Amino acid sequence: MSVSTAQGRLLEGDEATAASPLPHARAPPSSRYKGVVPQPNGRWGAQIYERHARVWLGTFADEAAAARAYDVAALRFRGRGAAANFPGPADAAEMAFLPGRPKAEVVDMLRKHTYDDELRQALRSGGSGGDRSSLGLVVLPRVALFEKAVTPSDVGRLNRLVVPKLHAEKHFPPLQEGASADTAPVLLVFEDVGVGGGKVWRFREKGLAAGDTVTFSQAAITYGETMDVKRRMFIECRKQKRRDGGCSGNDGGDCPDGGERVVRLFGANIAAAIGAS
DNA sequence: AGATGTGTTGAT
DNA sequence: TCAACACATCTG
Repeated sequence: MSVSTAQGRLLEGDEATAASPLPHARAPPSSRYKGVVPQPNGRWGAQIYERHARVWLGTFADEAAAARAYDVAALRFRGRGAAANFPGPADAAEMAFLPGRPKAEVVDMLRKHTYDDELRQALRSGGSGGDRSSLGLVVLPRVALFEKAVTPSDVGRLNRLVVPKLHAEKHFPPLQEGASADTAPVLLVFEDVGVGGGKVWRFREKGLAAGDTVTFSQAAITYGETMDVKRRMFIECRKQKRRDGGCSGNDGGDCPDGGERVVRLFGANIAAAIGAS
């Protein structure tokens, strides 16, 4: 609360604790996680060893995500008792999913960061957990957070949806102080509520018009701790029924389902860019 | 150029 | 088995 006399600069993890008496600006942080190795660019690599050989599991922006990748590999390569970074009883769904896949395939999913999607896909097919929609699709339980009527600029050529500050501050993680468009953006993972396809969802493909609504909701349950340690959120968009006959071919009803999008939060005004690349 | 993944070595 | 470090290779 009170303003401290020293700088409020946040120290990166281990730097403050011990091990590094040298005040060098360079960051040589070894990871506290098993199977996680720092990359020269500040990212994190994940690796596991089998038969004296290293198996590379890919690189990750988040140290924890790399640690989680190791855990998945350890679970697949060494079975249940394997030491993990995030221990705990292995999720039943994950245990049903992993042993059936070839190791190489699991490794490939980790390297391509598609493991989460594949796991969810398997869960849908299994039909366990979640309600069924009228279309017979499994809908994961969720609780609504807020909704936004999109403005003309939201659906314009800018890949940016502005979220009201009030809602953003209440439901999204806080931005680092001094964060702006040129600093590292906060990444949130959103999924469409529709769980049928798994195809990549592009915001603009929804063909929304000003006045349509976008609903943000949040996972009410967790279905296995997956690679992403952030809270899972969902997006649902709903088109208004329009009376003017000018619509060509496409209006009314709910949005079709799709895959997952990463939403970047940035700036003091908390804008969320959806579908930007 | 920056990111990724391997070669390699030394420790546990 | 494991991670630190150097650097070759890949990629946009």
